[in-house]
Amino acid sequence: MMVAHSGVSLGDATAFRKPNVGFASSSSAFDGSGGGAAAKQALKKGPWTAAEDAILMEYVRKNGEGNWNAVQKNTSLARCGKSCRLRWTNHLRPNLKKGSFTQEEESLILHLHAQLGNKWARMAAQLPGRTDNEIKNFWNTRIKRRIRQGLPLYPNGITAQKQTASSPMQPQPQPIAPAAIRGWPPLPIQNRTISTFFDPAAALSPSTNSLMSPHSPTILSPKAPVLNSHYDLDNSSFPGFASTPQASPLISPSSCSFQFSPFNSNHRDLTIQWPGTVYDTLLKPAGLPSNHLFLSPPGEKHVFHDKPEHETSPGVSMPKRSGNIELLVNPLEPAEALTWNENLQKYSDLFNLPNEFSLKPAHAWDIADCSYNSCPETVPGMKNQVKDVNDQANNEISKLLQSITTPGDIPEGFNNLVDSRSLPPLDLGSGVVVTEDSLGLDMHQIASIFQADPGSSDTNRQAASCTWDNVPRMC
DNA sequence: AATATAAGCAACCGCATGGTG
DNA sequence: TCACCATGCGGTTGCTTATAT
Repeated sequence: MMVAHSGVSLGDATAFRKPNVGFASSSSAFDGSGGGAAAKQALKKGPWTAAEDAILMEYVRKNGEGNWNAVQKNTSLARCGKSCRLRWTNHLRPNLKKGSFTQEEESLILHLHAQLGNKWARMAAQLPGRTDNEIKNFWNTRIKRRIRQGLPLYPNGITAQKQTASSPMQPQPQPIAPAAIRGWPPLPIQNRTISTFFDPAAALSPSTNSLMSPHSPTILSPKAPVLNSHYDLDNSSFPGFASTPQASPLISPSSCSFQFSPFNSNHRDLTIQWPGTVYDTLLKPAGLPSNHLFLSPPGEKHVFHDKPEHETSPGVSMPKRSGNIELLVNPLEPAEALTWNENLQKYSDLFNLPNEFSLKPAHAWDIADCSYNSCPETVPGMKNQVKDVNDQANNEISKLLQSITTPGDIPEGFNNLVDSRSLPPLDLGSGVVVTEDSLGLDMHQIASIFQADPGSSDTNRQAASCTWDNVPRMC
């Protein structure tokens, strides 16, 4: 039994809670009030005080995130950069969601873990406002409890899809059965973005089989459901975003987020995430220097981050951005050893884009200061802004599809874009089998478009199911 | 009331990765 | 090519709090 009592108010963040709070490399004392150069030599460890938090927040407010080692150099904070980054990421970021996990979040974690294993950061990416540490702690305590209770790690209905040898906590597949978590849409992650809140039940219902873009009938059947997820911003179950997919006559993004910096009104981001579908593929030039690809609408001022000169195409200015439409492309492939100019030429030609469209790489976004989710009240009218941009995105994607060559004319070399790696079967987790009929995809057509191996396609057809073993051949 | 145990959480550490000169 | 640095990730530790005995 080891309980240490510091004798100070435990609920007060300003109090030192650990009796062994010390320094990384010094025997000198730290008075907690900052200090001169001598104090900077000794890095403090242990719980953070409110004063330290304030210093760090002030630093980030002035200098932004990153360059964490500079915090100790430029402030009175006696913390290593690593510690600063951790503190900011896990506790001080403005868009953090505090409190217990909701039932939906817990279900999501279960599904994500079944698919990803102990990939806490990747899981956190699917849970807005949650940190990898939080998820990890949740999982570890849950594991302990279930082990002690002699229960399987996953509830019935969730099957582990990915096993890695590195983790001792990797679960064994459990029998599939109806599950309590059934109500929550499982995520077909599969290493690609498909839809963050993709509801298979809704997607498979006839009511969602609305018309797709009239410009893409040869690419996708009108029944393809994934692309119909449209979020009703007016009926959102959590601030700013809706969780209710609605049928949309246009192709809609699966999620839309608006980020801004509470510290800098000129610093804002808009990210629209599209379903991981053929569209992503058409827009995904493997080998771009970034996983992101911009679709710049005609006449819109291009405002980007500064790029290294070698990644900037001739004649394309890269001033500071002020907001743009970003298509989040599947982060599947690392950049190939091609220059940006080469890629630009390659893919502009490939997609036969009209002049008013230009493809540009997005530099890694450097801010995630605050999401609309967590502070909608701070920016009046933002909800409408998001909706406007959402609508605008619909229009733009339609235009883009118009501009892209028809599938039959996909030029040679497009196959280079096809990700042929094998992905595990699409497991919707609730007993829903995604057949090609229910998806409304004409696999033969798609296979012919992308010259997928007909043999493997037939193999899956015999199983009467559409799995991501063959879908990746098209996307 | 005192003690033991479990649960939850924050923070640290080592390592891997990517960028840069 | 290499070294250095910054950053990010996953595992682990150890503290506080809650609950049971």
